[in-house]
Amino acid sequence: MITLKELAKRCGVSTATVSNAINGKSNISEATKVRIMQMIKETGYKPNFMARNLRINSKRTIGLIIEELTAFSSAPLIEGIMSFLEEQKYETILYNMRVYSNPNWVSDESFVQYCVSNAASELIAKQVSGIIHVAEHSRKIKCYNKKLIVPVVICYAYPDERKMPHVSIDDETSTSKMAEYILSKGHTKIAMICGSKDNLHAQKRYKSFKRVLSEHNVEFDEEFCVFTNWSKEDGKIAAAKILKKNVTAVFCHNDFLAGGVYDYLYENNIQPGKDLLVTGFDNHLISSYLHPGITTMKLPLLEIGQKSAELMIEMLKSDSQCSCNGVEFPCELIIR
Amino acid sequence: MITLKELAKRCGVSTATVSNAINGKSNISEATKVRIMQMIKETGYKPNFMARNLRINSKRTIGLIIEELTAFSSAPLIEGIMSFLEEQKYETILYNMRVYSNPNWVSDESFVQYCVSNAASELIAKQVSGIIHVAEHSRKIKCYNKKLIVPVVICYAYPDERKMPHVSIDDETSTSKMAEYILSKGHTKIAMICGSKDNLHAQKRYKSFKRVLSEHNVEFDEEFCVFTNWSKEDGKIAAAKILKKNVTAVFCHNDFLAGGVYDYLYENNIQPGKDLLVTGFDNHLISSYLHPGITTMKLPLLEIGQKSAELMIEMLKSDSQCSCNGVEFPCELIIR
DNA sequence: CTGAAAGCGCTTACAG
DNA sequence: CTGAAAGCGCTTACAG
Repeated sequence: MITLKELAKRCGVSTATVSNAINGKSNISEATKVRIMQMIKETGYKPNFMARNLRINSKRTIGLIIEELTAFSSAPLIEGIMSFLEEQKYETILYNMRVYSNPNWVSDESFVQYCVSNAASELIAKQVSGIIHVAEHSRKIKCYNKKLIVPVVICYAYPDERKMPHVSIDDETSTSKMAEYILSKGHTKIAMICGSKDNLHAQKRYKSFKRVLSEHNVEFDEEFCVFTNWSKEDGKIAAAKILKKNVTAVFCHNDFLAGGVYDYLYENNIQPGKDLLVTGFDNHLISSYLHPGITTMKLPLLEIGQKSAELMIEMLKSDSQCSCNGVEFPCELIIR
Repeated sequence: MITLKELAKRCGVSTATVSNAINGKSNISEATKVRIMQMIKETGYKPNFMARNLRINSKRTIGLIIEELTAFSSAPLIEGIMSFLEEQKYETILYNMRVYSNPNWVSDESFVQYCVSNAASELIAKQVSGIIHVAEHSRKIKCYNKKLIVPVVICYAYPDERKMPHVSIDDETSTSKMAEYILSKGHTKIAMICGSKDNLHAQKRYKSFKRVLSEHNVEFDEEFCVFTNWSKEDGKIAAAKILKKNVTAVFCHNDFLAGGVYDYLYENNIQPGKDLLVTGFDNHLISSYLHPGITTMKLPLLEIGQKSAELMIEMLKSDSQCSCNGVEFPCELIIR
């Protein structure tokens, strides 16, 4: 690759002049400008981005720490972040932690700490002026306790201390909507298949659901409720446990669990939707392939990503001050 | 952020000495080394990656042009590429084209050309030593006709001219496997719902399927076959058209189409799997939520990504020479 | 074992 | 309108 210096030599001018021409500075004669542009075309010269950034001390790059790129939520979140940042003329650098390739990353908090700190170091070495941490699933992120020299926004999860900007979903409002929907269909014996007990979403959804039921004077039997994990298989096993009692509806904490319930129902010749109302959460693509259609909550992933980027820019413009500590978006009820 | 120079001053040594200490050069007294490391910890100094790369003229960065990050194939492909490159101590820069946000990008070939050329320019300005183009769906990529100054590998698609390294799937072998499977179940009236007519996969699958049938002396009636598009809705419409004729099996060119067929069957009280064998392609997650289970072909996306990265490294090591022009991986039959 | 000096590819006052 | 010179934050022969 040809350099500015070489280009200048070929044009018979100084590097300063070439630089001015390229950057559209005003005081340049048309003739030399044309000559330079001509030569750029001929040689295919491209300014060295690194050198330029080094010189002008650019502050227009944001680092993204992605816990797991292949998580279904990651791509839309990143899409939201990048589209917003692109509009604001910011660059983006991705750091892929790939936590799934370490089997026990969930349990090993110190391992996660280590990875995050590595990731942050590398991004800071690359001169990012801020970091957005894109979580694989919602939980408290404890890795940013020691102050970094750049602002951090947590996307799709919660911080350890309350003072950190983060963007996530509003489980309370969303769960309420879902509960109201189920009640509106006249159900009074309602089961719930919850995510894992240590998960924040699961906890909030559990609480909110119970609250709404009691507000409507509908009894909630703890025997109709089970905490499990998030997979289809978990849903099926849970269904076998719970659905023996004569419930008429079941609220699953995500669509995979609901898919497992469908499995169980099919095997036992119970018709979902008719004999038992099943609802899910996430509006994952798989939910639109279940028969019969399942009602679920749509995660506003794109919006969460965009908002995270927005908070980041806000902090950058105001010396790491953020107007809010956290934003939570309600989900949209998708009735099927 | 503190600089090397400032760090040196605080330690009372020259920048050269600090640099040597950081980079583990041998000829340094233990005492000064310790003092420097101590100071690095205290100040939280991080070497400026850009400056370092500029100085040593690093060649260890690969650029990824992603047509559409939210395409279901993209994340696993990227995962495969990045994990391989990471092992080889290469950095990765992502350029997200986000083609879905331009509604008519498919039809507008010149627009795609423009975007790709922009993307490549930007990556080259960032000093990548090679570019891997991650396609959103398989087709001939015509954007790399004019020689770039870095080698290019096309991932999950085909080049315009035969001379470009690319990695994709082996539609012929895969389709043959599927056809053999369907025939082994004793079917002789077999329908096929194909992807869009201008798509390479659709064309190859169509041809291969017909060939295998004729090799087994099973008649293939063109009336049982339709080219459509790739969505669930398309599958449902196609099913309505084709399945009036008394076929006993249908091969769909992807799982979404198969999902559409299921829709049609349910609505018409025909039992998939029992009254009609439906098979898909892709092993998309949605396929494992269809009832009853559907047989499909698993795309080796991770492997495709890894192989793309491998070819890239090979080219880099041998002055853009590649041992092969193209690699095609067979898919795995998933029987359900 | 340590430091002065040059240079990676750029930009930017400043002088002419 | 143009160019010489300094400098962004590093590394690397080379001299001592």
